[in-house]
Amino acid sequence: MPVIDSTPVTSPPVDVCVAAGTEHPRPDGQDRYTISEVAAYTGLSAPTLRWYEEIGLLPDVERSHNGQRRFGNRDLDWLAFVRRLRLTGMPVADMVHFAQLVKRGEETFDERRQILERTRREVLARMAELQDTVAVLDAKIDFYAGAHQASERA
Amino acid sequence: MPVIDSTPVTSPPVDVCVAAGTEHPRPDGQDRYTISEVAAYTGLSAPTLRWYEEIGLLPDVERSHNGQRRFGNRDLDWLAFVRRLRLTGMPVADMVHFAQLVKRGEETFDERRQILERTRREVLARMAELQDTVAVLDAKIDFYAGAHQASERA
DNA sequence: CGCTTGCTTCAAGTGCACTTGAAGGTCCTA
DNA sequence: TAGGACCTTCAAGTGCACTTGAAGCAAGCG
Repeated sequence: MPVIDSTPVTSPPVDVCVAAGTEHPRPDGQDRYTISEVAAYTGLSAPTLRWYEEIGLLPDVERSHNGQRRFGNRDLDWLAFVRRLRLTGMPVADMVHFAQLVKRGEETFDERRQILERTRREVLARMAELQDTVAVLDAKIDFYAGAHQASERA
Repeated sequence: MPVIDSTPVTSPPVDVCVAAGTEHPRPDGQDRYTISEVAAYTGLSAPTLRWYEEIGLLPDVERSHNGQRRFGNRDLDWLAFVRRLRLTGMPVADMVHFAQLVKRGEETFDERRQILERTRREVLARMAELQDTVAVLDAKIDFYAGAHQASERA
């Protein structure tokens, strides 16, 4: 059976910007990964990947002739993005909403942009808080280190 | 009944560096807050404060003559620090461990320092990831904004 | 042929961080 | 003295993000 490319390349502009950046284990065209391969590559567990698909966070996963999932590079890119969103603290439900917008196509570009802009603001706010926290930690670390040295000198 | 200062000021060096920084609703000496006052001030719910005390994350809260909690500025400072640690993603169990170290006094300075240094490293790593995420978000936002303008121009 | 490996679905369970409910005590005001 | 506001404890419930278990299918190997 020939290898089938899940992305017809010149299809509707689903989300071109997802396909940016990182390298893939296999080049486009040979990118048909089993669930355990994707689990190993992404660090997510196989049940989690199934669950992501079930709730609509990872839609349209291909299947092999006998019903097994075959993930593509597009899925890996999407999962990498999902991982980033998860790190920002975005709830899974919101990511599902975003995934649905992506599925609906170009008409949702505006809402998607708004969501990402809001997320961006939240991330920056979070980074500022973390920066402050680093300052607090530094102060405490200095205190403990100083006290330790003092008691050593005593 | 006279106001009782819960911190005898010249007592053992429990954690001097906790008392740093921010201002308090009431000055030391008049700092006896009810649970709802602390809830309003910290944003934590009253049940959460009780639960924090129960699990040992907020030890040694004073009680009034009839058994009601009376929090002090020391407690507010500690809660502010807990809030920071929570923002770093530290599990509550780890914070409880840290609280126990604080209770044990000076002999745990070294372990406390090590914990905070590790936390510091994790926070910096997290910030770097978030910085990368901002870059990814910017790229996508630009893409959506550009596509939007393009379709408007069409 | 039977065994192992790896996948499948569906349902139930887990861990964390709280939240909510029930029943009751204490103080202040009308 | 009755009501309301605020507190108490203890136990049970909730929401989220998975994780685990049970039962079964399909391909490859000895």
